[in-house]
Amino acid sequence: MAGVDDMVCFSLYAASRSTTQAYRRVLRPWDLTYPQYLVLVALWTEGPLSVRRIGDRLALDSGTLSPLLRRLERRGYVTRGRRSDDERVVDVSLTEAGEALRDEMHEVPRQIAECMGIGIDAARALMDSLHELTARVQAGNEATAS
Amino acid sequence: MAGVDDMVCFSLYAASRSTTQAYRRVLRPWDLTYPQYLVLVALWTEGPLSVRRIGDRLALDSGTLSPLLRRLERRGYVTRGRRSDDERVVDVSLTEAGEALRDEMHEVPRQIAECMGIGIDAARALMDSLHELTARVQAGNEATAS
DNA sequence: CTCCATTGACTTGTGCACAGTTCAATTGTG
DNA sequence: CACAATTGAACTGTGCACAAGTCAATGGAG
Repeated sequence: MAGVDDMVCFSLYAASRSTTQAYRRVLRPWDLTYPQYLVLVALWTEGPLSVRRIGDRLALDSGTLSPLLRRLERRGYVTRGRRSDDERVVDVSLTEAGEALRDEMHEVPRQIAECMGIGIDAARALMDSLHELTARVQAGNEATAS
Repeated sequence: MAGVDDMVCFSLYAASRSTTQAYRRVLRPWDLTYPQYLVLVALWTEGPLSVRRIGDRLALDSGTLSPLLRRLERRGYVTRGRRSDDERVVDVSLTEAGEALRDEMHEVPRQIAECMGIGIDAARALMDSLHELTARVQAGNEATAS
C-alpha cells in the first residue's frame, strides 16, 4: 500500500522538520530562522554574493530570498545594492554586525551536532546518500519541467 | 567552519524539498499538495481518525491541520464531525470521492520510486538512519521544551 | 542601430509549519 | 457537587517555499 518510496519521502520530511526544529531552539537567542542562518553561513564562507548566487547555493529562488534578505537588511546584518556594471544584479554583503555574528554563533554547529548525536562516519554516509538522492530527484524534476 | 552537522542538516533540508517537488509534479493532476496526500494515505490505511491522531502520525499540529482539512473537506474528499461522546474530538472520515482517489492514485508511489531511482535495500538503510536521527533530535527537542 | 530573447530581481497569491492564544468539553480532586 | 487542571481543536500572526507574472537591464542577431 504505502510504498517504501512513500515512506522514504516521509522519513525525509519528518527528519528535516525535526532538525529545523532543533535549529529553531538553538537560534532563538538571535531570533534567526534556519534559512536566514543558511544565508549568513553562505556569506561568512564566500563573501559578498548576488541574490542569484545565494539561490544557487541553497536551491532557493528570489521569491523566497527577496523578503528574507529584506528582513536581514532591516535588522542590520546585511546590505543590498545593485551592481554598477550590471544593474540587474543585487549584491548582498555582510555589515559589521553580520560579520560579528560569525564569532558569536561559533557554538551553533556543536550544539546541533550534540542533539543529533551522530558520529562523523555515519554523518558522511548519510550525507552521501542524501546528495545522491537529491541529485537524481532534481534531475527528474528538471527533465519534466520541459 | 560549516561543521559536518550543519551540512547533514542542509542535506536533509535540500533532499526533503526536492522530493516534495517531485510529489508536486506527480500530484498535479489531482491538485493536491504533499501534506494533503499524506493525510489521505493515513485515512486510506487506518480509516477515520481524529485530528489529534492524524497529527500524531504526521507530527503536525492542529494549526497546520485545521486549514488543510478544511480545504480537503471543501473539495469533497473528507468530512469532519465532532464525536458525540466527546465533543472536543473532531473525527475525519473519507467521503466516497476520497475513497475513490485511493484507486485513482495507486500509481503515485511507483512514479515517486522511479524518480528516486533507489533500490529497496538502500531505501531501507536510508530510512533506518533517518528514523534514528529523527528520534534522537525529537528527544532533544522535547527535553529542552521543559 | 533596432528588435527581441534572456536574465535577475521583485511582487503576488496560495499553502504549509509552527509558536502562542483562546475556548469549550472533559476529567480529576477535594 | 464545585472547581481547578487538562485536553482537543481552532484561530492569529510570522516566515518560509514556490508558481506565475511584471519589469528593467542586458546581450545578441539581423
